[in-house]
Amino acid sequence: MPLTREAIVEAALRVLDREGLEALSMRRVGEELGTGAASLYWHVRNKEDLLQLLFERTIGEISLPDPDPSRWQEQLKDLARQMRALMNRHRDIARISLGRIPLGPTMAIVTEWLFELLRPAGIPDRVIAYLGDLAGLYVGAHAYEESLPFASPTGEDLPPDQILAMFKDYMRSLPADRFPNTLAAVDLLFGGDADERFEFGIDVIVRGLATFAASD
Amino acid sequence: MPLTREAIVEAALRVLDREGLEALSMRRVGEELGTGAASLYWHVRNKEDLLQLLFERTIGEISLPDPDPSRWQEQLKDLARQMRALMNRHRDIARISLGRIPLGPTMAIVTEWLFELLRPAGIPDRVIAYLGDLAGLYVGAHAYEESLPFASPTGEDLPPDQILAMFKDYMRSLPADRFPNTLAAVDLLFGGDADERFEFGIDVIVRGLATFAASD
DNA sequence: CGGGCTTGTCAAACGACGTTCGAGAAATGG
DNA sequence: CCATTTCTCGAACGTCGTTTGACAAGCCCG
Repeated sequence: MPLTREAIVEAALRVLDREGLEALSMRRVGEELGTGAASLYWHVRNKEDLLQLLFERTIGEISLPDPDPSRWQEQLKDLARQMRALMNRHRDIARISLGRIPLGPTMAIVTEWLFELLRPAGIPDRVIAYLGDLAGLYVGAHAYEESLPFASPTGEDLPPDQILAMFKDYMRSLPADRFPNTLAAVDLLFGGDADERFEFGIDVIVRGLATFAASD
Repeated sequence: MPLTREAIVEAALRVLDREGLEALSMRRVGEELGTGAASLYWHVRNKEDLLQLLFERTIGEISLPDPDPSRWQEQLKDLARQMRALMNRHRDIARISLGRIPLGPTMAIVTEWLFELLRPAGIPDRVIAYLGDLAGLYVGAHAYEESLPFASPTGEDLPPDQILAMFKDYMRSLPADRFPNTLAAVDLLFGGDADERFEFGIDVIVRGLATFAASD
């Protein structure tokens, strides 16, 4: 099999999906292709470059329906859900995506789609233009947090449910006179799975967006 | 000067503020204290642990005004602005904060404050409980993006304005028949500084939040 | 056909990283 | 005053991203 840019990206993606970001070293990708790390550097500038390619390769997977402005709220949420699903499907892509902007064609396609969807819905151009940032940041950050083993505050690594229990215990140990509301809401604060919290977030954003819609 | 946990955290913070996250190695922190890397490990479990301490040390800097529910929207925005300012003040803290949850007392204090501010404003408890996630994620992710040198898609590192120019050029080179809206909005998409985009984000979130307020 | 030139491969090495080890110094307490 | 705990730190291990330089393979042109 020839050693091309595409083959390297696909190999890196396989390693990533299978073993996660920590395992994604140049040596490991080389090994996946039956060669060494040095061989990759002819096709790829450096690891940063490879990560960017990986990012653009994966966001290329999103597919957009025909925009239907009468259902803009639901279609916008569906896009966010699709992004989240994509990031959960490809392990640790959320971590790679953060702070990275896709220069590839995907960005232009999505942007154009957003205008087609939201302009007829009465959302001002400036709001549409800034929305990409806001929504992208939220979806990316949420998926990122979701993807983490999430770091125990004490340093050691424990099963997630045990860490959660630690958090709850700490909260419940707070003095009742100083933190009455927090104490009463411990179950609310830690209840709700990732799906629910995600839906809440995009709901707030869409509701906020709706307040910008020209009311004609 | 004695080698304590606190001294190590302060030294690490100095290195971070001055030289950024890439330079923050255990060896570098040791050097800042006139010793070696190994000496730190008696006081700190590992680097992850040190980063968590650094995170909690810095978010301890936020200070909250007395909650005034009649001005809840402005006070909430001020908290977000304060968080952003804090993250801009301490270089790369945004990167460290992402995906990290503060177990320290700060979280409880802020949570309690949010309840005092928003419950009288008629926001349901569940919404308040989930708000921390949403707002924290947005502020953190925004500050993170802001803090990046931000990675050029071509791999090399260029001055930010040159990268921005590249983006604009790419956008303007799109076929006009397929991307009319995007082309017309290039200046909007890339116009607006970080302040403006941040304000837009928290405005959307607060507007969305307001739709949950009981209308009594 | 053949020789230079570009394109591609890859073992070996470099320096930096997080972390561990173990010998020792310093402080503590009985 | 000695035993024991607390703390320091030079040296080393393994892993990482990346560079170098020696080599092979394909290709164009006289």
